[in-house]
Amino acid sequence: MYEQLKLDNQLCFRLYTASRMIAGAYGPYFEPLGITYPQYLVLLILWEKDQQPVNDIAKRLYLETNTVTPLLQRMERQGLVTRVKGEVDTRQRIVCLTEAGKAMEEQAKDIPDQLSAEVVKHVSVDELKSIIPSLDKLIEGLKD
Amino acid sequence: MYEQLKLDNQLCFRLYTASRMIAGAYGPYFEPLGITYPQYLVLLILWEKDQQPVNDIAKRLYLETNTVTPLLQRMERQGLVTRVKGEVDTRQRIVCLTEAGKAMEEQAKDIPDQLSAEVVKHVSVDELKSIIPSLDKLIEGLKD
DNA sequence: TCGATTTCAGTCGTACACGACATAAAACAT
DNA sequence: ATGTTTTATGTCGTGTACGACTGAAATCGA
Repeated sequence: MYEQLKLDNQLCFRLYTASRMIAGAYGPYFEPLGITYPQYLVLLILWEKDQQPVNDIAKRLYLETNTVTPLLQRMERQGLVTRVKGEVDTRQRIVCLTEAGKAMEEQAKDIPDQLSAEVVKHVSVDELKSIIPSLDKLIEGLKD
Repeated sequence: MYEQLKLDNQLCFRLYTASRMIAGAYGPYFEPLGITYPQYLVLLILWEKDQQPVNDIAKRLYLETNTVTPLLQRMERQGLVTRVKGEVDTRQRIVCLTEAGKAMEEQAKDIPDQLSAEVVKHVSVDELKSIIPSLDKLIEGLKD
């Protein structure tokens, strides 16, 4: 038995599990809004700055466009965004919030704090904040 | 613009991204073996202890059985495991390594260290190890 | 002991995630 | 100016993830 092959020694397994569990914890908050976690991330980006091309959204999320495109198509079908052809560069598709998409910001504004309150029962905010710089270095180093 | 709705303020987005990037970094190492990251996790579990029921594997990975079952079926098709009916409890399916599955441990034993070497270019081992306890608390708290 | 409940594994439907590839438009080079 | 290259988006196929549900077997309770 190789020590380095034990599941319990692997950081990546923790990241993989923690990531899924937090997404799961968001679930009940997203359900009434009819969105998923990745869709929520797209909305966060568009609430910061409306009318962005597919590529900018994909880069911000470190996702491929062939992941983001279907995601945006589903969001368009749900009436959260529209995808209009770019005027300067006609290859681009500019993603715009609909009124429903804009209105959802109000409904979502308390979600992060509610989730925080839930998580903080088990780990302190300071402890959680302390791991952010390490994760950022990891992401920056691996984004290639 | 609500401060708490900024993407850059969200820990969960880091976890989600870091998790995907590490899985991506494993990719080149798994390709010659013909396995995926979740399949690798199943192998880790079986290399620790062969012949486990589907449920034990699922619980160890914090996954649902309806995720693990198809995963195991694919691994069976690839000749890495067999799934035999339990003798004491006939509802169970015991997952056993094949010779090919056992042999793969030798080929995989250096992967964690190789990946470590790659990651450590950007973040120190100590810094990475330091975030493990916080992730464990988070996981333990959210596993419900 | 025998009907109700729980457990184990599985199917089905939907939504990511990504590699390989396709297509059209913009940018570049000569 | 025009042929080549790059870029932006998209389709397709495969493999997770998970909620809702199913069927069979084990367990529990009166």
